[in-house]
Amino acid sequence: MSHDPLPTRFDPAAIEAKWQSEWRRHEAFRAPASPGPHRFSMILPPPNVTGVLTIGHMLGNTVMDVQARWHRMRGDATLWVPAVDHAGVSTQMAVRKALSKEGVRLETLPTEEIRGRIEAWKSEREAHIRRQLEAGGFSLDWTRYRYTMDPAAVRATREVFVRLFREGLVYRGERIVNWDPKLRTALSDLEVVHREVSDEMVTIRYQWADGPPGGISVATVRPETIFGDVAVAVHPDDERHAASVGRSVRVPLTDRTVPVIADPRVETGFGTGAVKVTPRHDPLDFQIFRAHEGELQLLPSILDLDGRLASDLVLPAYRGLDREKARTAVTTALAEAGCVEKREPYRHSVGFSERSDARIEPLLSMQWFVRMAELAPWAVRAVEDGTIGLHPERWKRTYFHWMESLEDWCISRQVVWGHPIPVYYCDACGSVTAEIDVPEKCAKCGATGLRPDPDVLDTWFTSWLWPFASLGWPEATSDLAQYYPTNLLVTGRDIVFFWVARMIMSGGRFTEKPPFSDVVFTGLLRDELGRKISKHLGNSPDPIEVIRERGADALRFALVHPNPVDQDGPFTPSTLDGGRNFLTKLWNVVRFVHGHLAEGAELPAKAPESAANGPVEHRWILTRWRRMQTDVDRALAAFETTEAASALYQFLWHDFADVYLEWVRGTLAGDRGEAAASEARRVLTFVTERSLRALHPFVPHVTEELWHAIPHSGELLALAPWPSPEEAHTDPEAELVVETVMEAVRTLRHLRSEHQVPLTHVPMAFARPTGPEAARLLTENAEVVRRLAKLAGFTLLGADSPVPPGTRAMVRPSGEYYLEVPESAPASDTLLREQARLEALLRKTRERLADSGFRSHAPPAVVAETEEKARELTERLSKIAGQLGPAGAAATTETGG
RNA sequence: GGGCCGGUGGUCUAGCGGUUAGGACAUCGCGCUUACAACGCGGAGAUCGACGGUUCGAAUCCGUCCCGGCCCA
Repeated sequence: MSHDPLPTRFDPAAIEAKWQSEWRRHEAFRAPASPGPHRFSMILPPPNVTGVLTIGHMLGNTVMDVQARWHRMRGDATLWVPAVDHAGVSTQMAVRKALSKEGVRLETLPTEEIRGRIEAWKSEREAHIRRQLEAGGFSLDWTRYRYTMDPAAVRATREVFVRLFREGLVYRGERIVNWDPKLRTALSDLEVVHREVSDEMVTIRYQWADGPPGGISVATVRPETIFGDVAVAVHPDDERHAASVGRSVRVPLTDRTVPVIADPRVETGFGTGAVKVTPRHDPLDFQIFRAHEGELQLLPSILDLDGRLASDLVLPAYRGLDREKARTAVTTALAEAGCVEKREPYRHSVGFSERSDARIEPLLSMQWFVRMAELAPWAVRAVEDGTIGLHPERWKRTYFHWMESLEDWCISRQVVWGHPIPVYYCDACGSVTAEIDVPEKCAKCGATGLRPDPDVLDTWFTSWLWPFASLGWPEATSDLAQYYPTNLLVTGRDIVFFWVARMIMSGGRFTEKPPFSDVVFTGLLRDELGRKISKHLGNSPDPIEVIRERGADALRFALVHPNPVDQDGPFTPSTLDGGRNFLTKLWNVVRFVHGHLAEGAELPAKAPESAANGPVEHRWILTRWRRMQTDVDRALAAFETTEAASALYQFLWHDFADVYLEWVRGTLAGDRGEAAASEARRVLTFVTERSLRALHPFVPHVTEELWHAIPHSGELLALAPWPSPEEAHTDPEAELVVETVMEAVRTLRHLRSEHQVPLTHVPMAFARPTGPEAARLLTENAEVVRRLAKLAGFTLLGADSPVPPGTRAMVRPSGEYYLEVPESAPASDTLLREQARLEALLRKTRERLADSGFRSHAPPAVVAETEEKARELTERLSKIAGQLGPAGAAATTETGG
């Protein structure tokens, strides 16, 4: 230990930089190549290179780091793999935005230049993300850093695609997809967010094709798609329209006629009960079309890829108009033509692109899909039978619910940035093949000049392989053999479907193992306005700034305590105060301990021998320490980070600092001789050192600094063994004694405060204990009570000795307490309040005892307990009555006067 | 429309069949007592969203409803 006094205040920035560099120098977080039987591994959910980490990421990272450091200290070979994600669509979007500020439109650049621009952007962001992760003190193994587009990731991604292609689980097909007209790409269902919007529902009259006036009225919110209509559909059971089925109508504004068909998919309650069918532009319409394929004709799309009307089917006047503008224009034209019967406001839920925020256009399009239903059964079973545990458990329901209603996953994207789809078309023989290595000629006919598929893969198509791809799969690497399956995944609950579920599916499919054995979901953080903190909203402070101002440890602690990590919680600037205050307390506690240790003090290997039967305060702090340590272990094993942090917080602040340190202060000063002082120092050192070890996973920098300031063994706290509590320290008797002593202390402090006895006045105090046991405890510890309550003396009274004059009283279970007060002390109704409270309690207790149902049904132990409570309350009330005297309230003043 | 989560002092929350309903922040009173004012000591403040039900006993279990949030269609 260093003997220089610790600085009064600590400087997080200096301490954090120092220890981060020490950890690096010792390669403290490098996982061994051959871990042996005990190991622990995790992947860091790869953050998008697009952006920066938010405070929300820091929460998840802290939860992971606590586990990583805990396991490492317990001696497990621990691997935590860092990575970043290429985040195809969103990165391209971000770069596109940056370019447009320079007046450059990304789409106009050659592909190679786009790639180059994105690469440059990526490198810059990647460096920042790494700085953020390092600043947080997260114990990642940077020697195993990965990127989702590095060569090994390319290999894994292609391998998986090719396998699925050959097994028929990946297919190419024409489906209605979510089209983002701004980014000009398809998106998966999960990348679409639904929002309520106000539109207009227009009721349009379609005239009978065969002449007679009349026709059928159709309600729609997309009148501009009228040019793509292939039918009008009604529900088969809808009597209003039964006569219309089989007839033909003329599509307004055009000279085309379409049939009226019956289909059960039509909602009778929607509008008039008759809908127009535009198969290329609506998923339901497409289904209806499919069911009536024989009778209907599929028309070309009437929209181009930018969402503008464009087709020979469209009246020339509207060609090139954006869908929004076209909607208004077409509605006006329809109205002028006298076809509009009704226009009314209509609120409904509409999909928007999560990336560009453009309104999603359902579009019939040729895309690549994964047949998810085939992968689901294994993934369902793994969670059902507990092979994979979800925490909190309630996520199981959500998970199963989603698994039951799986849609095929659209994995092709029409952007530049991403893994190219490894499919090759031979124009000579028409064959379509998927290859891991880029083929030079057609495997079937030998022709050269194969045409690669122009699309790239959804980013998640790489992410879903990450637990094994990050360890080298499909190569049989040593890391894969040693560290897969991983032990834990920690992630925000918002990507349970995007990612967690898909990883489980791929793990089962390609490794026949669960990719991880437990999943912990963290809650979302909300800002002052109650909005969730996200990079999308841009309302997260940059963690690096927060760390610079307040320190990584303060941030880490504030994120996991006191608000539970698995639940949504607030994060505001003041949230950090809690973390900082705790660290200051910790710092000062150790400063106190340090100040009482001589140079060359040694670390007791185990709890000092004398503590087993020595002074009660030592026994007490050791039993409290043991309990805390047990609670922390239990909580960490159950992934309850907040519980573990609370146990440490309560112990350190309230047991160790508030009670124990104050109690032994005198002993340390030599009040009871050198032997007693030295014994106290040993206990102090023992408990402090072990507490720092247990706190280390939560606040690694400050604990590392403090640990080096006191006696310790080993080079780094990060690599020190995890403390293990010993059963021998369990000491219920010590707990009882301290509880009683502290009751006396608090009661007398209360009386002092209540009667405004100034600290300059050092009064006498007395107690009349309830029984011989209490009498013994209070006698033995009278000196401590005197000191902690700042008294001139603390004297015990016999059962029938009179009330000391000039005192005020309070009655507690352990006895009656009297504090001497100055004559001028104001009267107080404390006793009366206490009396009223106890009387109400006694009334309730008696009512319960009077209930015959209670006596016959409740367990005997509960009945006995209740009777005991009633007895104790009665006794205390009679003592209070004695204090108050026959005159009641007035007597309170007199007693003191 | 379906699913999930939450409704506990002013605020954020713990507790999830028998507790004198716990904590943190804010608030009030007294204190700069050499580890700590980023603190100490003490106090005040809650009919546990509403209504029914189960039970000897409900903040806790069940049902209905109301409010807030999230997810999926």
